[in-house]
Amino acid sequence: MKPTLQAVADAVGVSRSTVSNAYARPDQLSTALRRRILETAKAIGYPGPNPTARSLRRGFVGSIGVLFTSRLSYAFTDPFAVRFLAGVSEAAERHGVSLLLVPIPSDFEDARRAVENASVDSFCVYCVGDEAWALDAINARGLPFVTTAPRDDAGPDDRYVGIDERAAARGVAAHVASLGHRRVALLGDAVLPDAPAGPLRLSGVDQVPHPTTRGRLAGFADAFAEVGVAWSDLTVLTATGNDRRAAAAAVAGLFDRPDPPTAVLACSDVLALGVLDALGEDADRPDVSVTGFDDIAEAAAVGLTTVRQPAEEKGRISAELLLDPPADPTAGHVLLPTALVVRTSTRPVPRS
Amino acid sequence: MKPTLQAVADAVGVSRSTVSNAYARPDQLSTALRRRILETAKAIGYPGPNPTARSLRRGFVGSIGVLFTSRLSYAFTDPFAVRFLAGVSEAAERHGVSLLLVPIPSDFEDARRAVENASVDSFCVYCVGDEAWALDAINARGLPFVTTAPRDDAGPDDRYVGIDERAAARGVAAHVASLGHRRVALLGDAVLPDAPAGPLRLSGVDQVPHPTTRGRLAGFADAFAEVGVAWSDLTVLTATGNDRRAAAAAVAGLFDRPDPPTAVLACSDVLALGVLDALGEDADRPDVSVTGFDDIAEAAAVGLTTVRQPAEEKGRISAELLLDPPADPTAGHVLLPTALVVRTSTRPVPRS
DNA sequence: ATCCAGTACTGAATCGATCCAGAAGGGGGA
DNA sequence: TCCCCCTTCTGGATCGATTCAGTACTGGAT
Repeated sequence: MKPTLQAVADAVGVSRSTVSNAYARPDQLSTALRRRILETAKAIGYPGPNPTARSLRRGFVGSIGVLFTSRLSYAFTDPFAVRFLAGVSEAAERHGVSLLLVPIPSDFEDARRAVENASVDSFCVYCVGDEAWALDAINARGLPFVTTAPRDDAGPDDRYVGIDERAAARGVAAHVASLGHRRVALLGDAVLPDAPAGPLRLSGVDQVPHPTTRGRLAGFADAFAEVGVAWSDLTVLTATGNDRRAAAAAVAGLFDRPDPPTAVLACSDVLALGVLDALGEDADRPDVSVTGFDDIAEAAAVGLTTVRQPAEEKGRISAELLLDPPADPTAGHVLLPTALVVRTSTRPVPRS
Repeated sequence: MKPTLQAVADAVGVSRSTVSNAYARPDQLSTALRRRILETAKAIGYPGPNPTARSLRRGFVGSIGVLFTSRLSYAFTDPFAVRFLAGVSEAAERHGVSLLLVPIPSDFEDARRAVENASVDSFCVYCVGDEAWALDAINARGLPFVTTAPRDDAGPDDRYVGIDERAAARGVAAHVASLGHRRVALLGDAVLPDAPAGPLRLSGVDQVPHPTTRGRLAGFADAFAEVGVAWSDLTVLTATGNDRRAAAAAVAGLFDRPDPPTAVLACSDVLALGVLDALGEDADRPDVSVTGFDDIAEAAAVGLTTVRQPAEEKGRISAELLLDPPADPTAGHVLLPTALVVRTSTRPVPRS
């Protein structure tokens, strides 16, 4: 059995409180006694105050929970998520706080329990798909949290760090439209949650449940509406995952149809890269323009036109909002700037 | 004030224990009562058992600490580290355990304290440079841990997941030697901890403190010794960080010297990429072969010859060793296979 | 009617610290 | 000399649950 604080106190012949003070409040006792306590502690192998007991008594833990509403191991394969994490950890580092990465089990009850059992002071929720259940659980615990996706049911005091999804998407789309593209396809992950990969029949963008995807699609549509292309003339494709393979699967056969799209606008760079993969494998290589979203490192390497959003910054500010909350509670709503990055993956419509 | 377990007990009119059982041991009470308790709990807004209190009483936390012996935010910029983390999180996911990422402050005392204060059941130590102080702190707490780098003071029961650094390094070096290279430079990060970037005077590989770097350099040297190139004929370079810029700085001016090396063998892909950066900027572009180590995604993209080691696997097995310890304590020493991956960055010596 | 084995629930002890009101002792000022 | 203050240290209450030995009750077998 590891010695406890009490054991040290007994060994030195002082009270428990004094030993505690030796660790946490050096000014509360003479330096001589403090040294003696620390030495004895080392001598009998006392590992220092038990972190759990300390947290219980103090009422806070010193760590912020990071929640990916998808498989945790997946998060590390998503370049944007990784950069976001880098930002979060930078802030955590500065504040001397740890990050608890909580894996979400697929079973709903277990998932809720995972959130309830996390020893943290607050939550940073990185949204992929539906996260309402998680926010409920967090709210039930009364913990502060910040989200990175717009929410339909957000209150004015909710903390949120994001971008103007719609305006940003409209930006790239306008660029594509200006190149003359009129037959275009829009590609998102889980546009309709349980739909199979491929084209979708959507009466409007309102049907899309996930706010991020909805915002981007709406932005795309805005730009094309302005040049006279109606929503019903747009091809909306869904992928069954935010990864290259899923994207390639989603556009399979798309260019074999009559009047194929001359451009594909994807809701993320990863999806766009998947589209390029699919095009690359195609022997005939139709000249299709492709755009992404996020501006991950690989986008630059392959010349992908995309929307840049400050990933690390997003993480950093999210964490900062939790660690150092603004006095004004309504200031917890942060919109970050975005920029259109034009590269070689978008070209004027080929005339044929 | 949030209601406690006691509050629920009072509200329902049962004992604290029974409420506790309602959550943790459903078989200990009638389903009717259990439902009544759970409903009342929800009604009065009880957030469920406090995780910290539970951990204290139960004696374990349900999370494993992940320690990068460098800046945490840096870890997310290192592709190999990220893949390692993906592996760790995969195992954590399977076992329903969380990951606590602990940032290490630069101040030594603070750093030790960070390890002492982490609420975890075990530690996964990803080694970069010196980690002895961290292992000391972990040992003092009596927590199990696993390292990913060979240690000089490792005991037989210590858990370790790694590769045969020396043999693997020898492999690439032999390949380079077989292409005819005899004037070569070896590049590592912090070969001598406080040395400035650039060439080093080392009487032997024993002077290198960090075991991983030492192993790889030794392996490089082995291969060249076999073709008659002595240690003293090798140029050893140190970088002041494991990143591209640091590597570029380390080789600055290297090729302007008389009899410049015809090949650079780096201790990591990131460093090798930095060397390629430096060569790319050089207008004269001397024909220099470059090798890396790790086989990160980008290595394939630029055609870097390297040593592949299973990154995710390393993380996965490390975590598994902690979460599901082998019955035989000496089985905690795992060596993973590596493979030489020959690409275009290594070419025969240009004859001039 | 008696005994026994479950089942359902209770109470006190416990996990390992922190906090706070207060006691003891020493020194300085009036 | 007396009083007050300051420094140093103590004891008990407390954080919020879990655990386990033990009590009360129920129903079936003898």
